[in-house]
Amino acid sequence: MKEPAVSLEQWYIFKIVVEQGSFQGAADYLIKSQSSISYAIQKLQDNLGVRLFEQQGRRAVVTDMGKKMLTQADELLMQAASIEQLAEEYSAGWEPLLKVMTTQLFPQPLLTDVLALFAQQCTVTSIDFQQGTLSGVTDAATYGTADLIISSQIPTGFTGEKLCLAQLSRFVHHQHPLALLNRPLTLAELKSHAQIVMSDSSALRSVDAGWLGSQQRWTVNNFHESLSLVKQGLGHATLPVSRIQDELANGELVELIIEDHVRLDLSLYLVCANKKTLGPAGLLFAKLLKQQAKQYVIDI
Amino acid sequence: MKEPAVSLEQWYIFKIVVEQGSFQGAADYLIKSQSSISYAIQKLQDNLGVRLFEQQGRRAVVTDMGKKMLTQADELLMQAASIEQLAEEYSAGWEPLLKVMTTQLFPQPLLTDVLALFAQQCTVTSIDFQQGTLSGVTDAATYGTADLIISSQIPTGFTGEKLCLAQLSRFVHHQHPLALLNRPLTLAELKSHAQIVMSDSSALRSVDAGWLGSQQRWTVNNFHESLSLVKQGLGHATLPVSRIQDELANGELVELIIEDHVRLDLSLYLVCANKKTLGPAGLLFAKLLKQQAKQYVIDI
DNA sequence: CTATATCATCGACATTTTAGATGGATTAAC
DNA sequence: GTTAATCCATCTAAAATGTCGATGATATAG
Repeated sequence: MKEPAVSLEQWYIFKIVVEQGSFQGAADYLIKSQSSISYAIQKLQDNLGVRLFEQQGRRAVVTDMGKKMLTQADELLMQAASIEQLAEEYSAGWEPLLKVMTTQLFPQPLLTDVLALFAQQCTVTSIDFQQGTLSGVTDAATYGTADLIISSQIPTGFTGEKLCLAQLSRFVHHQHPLALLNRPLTLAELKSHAQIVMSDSSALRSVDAGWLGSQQRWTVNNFHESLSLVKQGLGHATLPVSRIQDELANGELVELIIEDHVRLDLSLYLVCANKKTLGPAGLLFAKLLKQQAKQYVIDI
Repeated sequence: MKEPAVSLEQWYIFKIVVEQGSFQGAADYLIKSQSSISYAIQKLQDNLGVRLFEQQGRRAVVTDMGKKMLTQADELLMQAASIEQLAEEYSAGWEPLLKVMTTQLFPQPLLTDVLALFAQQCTVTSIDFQQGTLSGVTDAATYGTADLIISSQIPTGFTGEKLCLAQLSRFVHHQHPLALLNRPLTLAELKSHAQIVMSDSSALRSVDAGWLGSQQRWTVNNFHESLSLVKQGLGHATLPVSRIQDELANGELVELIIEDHVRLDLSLYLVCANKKTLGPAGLLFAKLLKQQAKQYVIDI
């Protein structure tokens, strides 16, 4: 891209001249001398190679070309103003980027609600949104790769606020042998079938969640993979109830009832990586999360 | 709108610095001294009140804010370039506005084809398109209110090029008494029913077209009004065949056959108001018109 | 440890922009 | 029809702004 030949100020002066109807008027408006305006317009025309004004009697009137260029110039000035506006909001402390990491157990609809509300109230901050499992999430707080995390564990040295519950249970495809038994199972029966396990998304550790020591084991690193394998009938898995409502409703997946076991309720906590450096966007996001989580509990 | 605080040149330098990866690199690229770049960036940051670069070791790296502002600045520069591009095309002779006036007899599909082709080949010129009747059209050439006209008459002192034929005939609603007779009519029979006449769209004259001296007479000044009244069964009217294909096909309108009368073929001419002042856009439009008119004749 | 590269800062200089004065042309007022 | 007022172009000197080259501080590469 070439260097622009015409400056924003020239376009601005051009706009004001047209609005005020005369060079003199623009000079008064801009608190400049008339000769300055004359000079600026002259130079603008030289740079463009286009006559923008035409002498009609003692006043200068815009040409057709001038009119069309003005509408473009107007847009340009608007856009310039919008960048400066953006800078002003950054300058007032709004972060350009907010990094959020959540456990995959976190209910999707709650998240999308919060994101939608946030977008309404803050347009300057982008959200870098990641999902992970177990220590993959807590590490994000520890190492500062995220500003806010939502996890079932509070990493050591941090404080967390309880947001909501994630209910976990075991599920299989409706045609899976365990489903066909159609009665409460023992843990031993469970072990004799393949289990799908979510691995730790942290690069550092490797603690597998809910491993029963099954004969066969599939390891995946995200919720969608796990769900996909269960749907293919490859085994049973522990999944967050909130995220498979559809599959339960249409009968595709079936919950396994195990003797002496109930659904596991995990509390999810909101943890702030660094309370001091959290800007207004981070605070807003946290506020919306807490607010919507409260409603969400009522909704269930 | 306030005067912009940051100049295009500042944004441009910012962009180059990021692209080149260093102040020095940008200085080399822009053939300026390193201190100039440093000065410009400093001032940019002062004006914005935002830190765009961060000293990391011996090099300056963009901040998150800087990255986001850069994408905006990029758009701004693109838009600035686009206005200057526009100016260049005007400067090369392309008119900002082409005024075209046609008779309402001119076939619509031919016109839309030409407009579509024109838009593809010329984006800088807007077309001010008017329709009128009789001397309302020819006057536009005489008085210079249009650059190109399409008319059935060539105004005195001008030369025209034949484009195509407009076939005229008389039509009524299918339930109109004249239609129900279902046989060739005499002019006298025609006169005994209301006629819808298109008046001259010129402000100066008042020559009504195709007036038979009917008992009752409705005068309208455009084709759409005329068609609307005929469809309501209010009378008979002379209409261009090409523009009521649909109504004839579905039987809504019926052509009146009159003893010893055939369809009236009117030649339509393209007239240029001032060959010398016609710019490239005008020439292109004329070329497309002639080219498509030739095809159009074949199509019928 | 030395050589090199990067950026900030400083003073001198060059360029660009501004103001004020003047003049020509046109419109408005009387 | 004469006079006064308004508007824009042009000129010159002054002010503001941008540029350069040198210097120094700091970090990296060898």
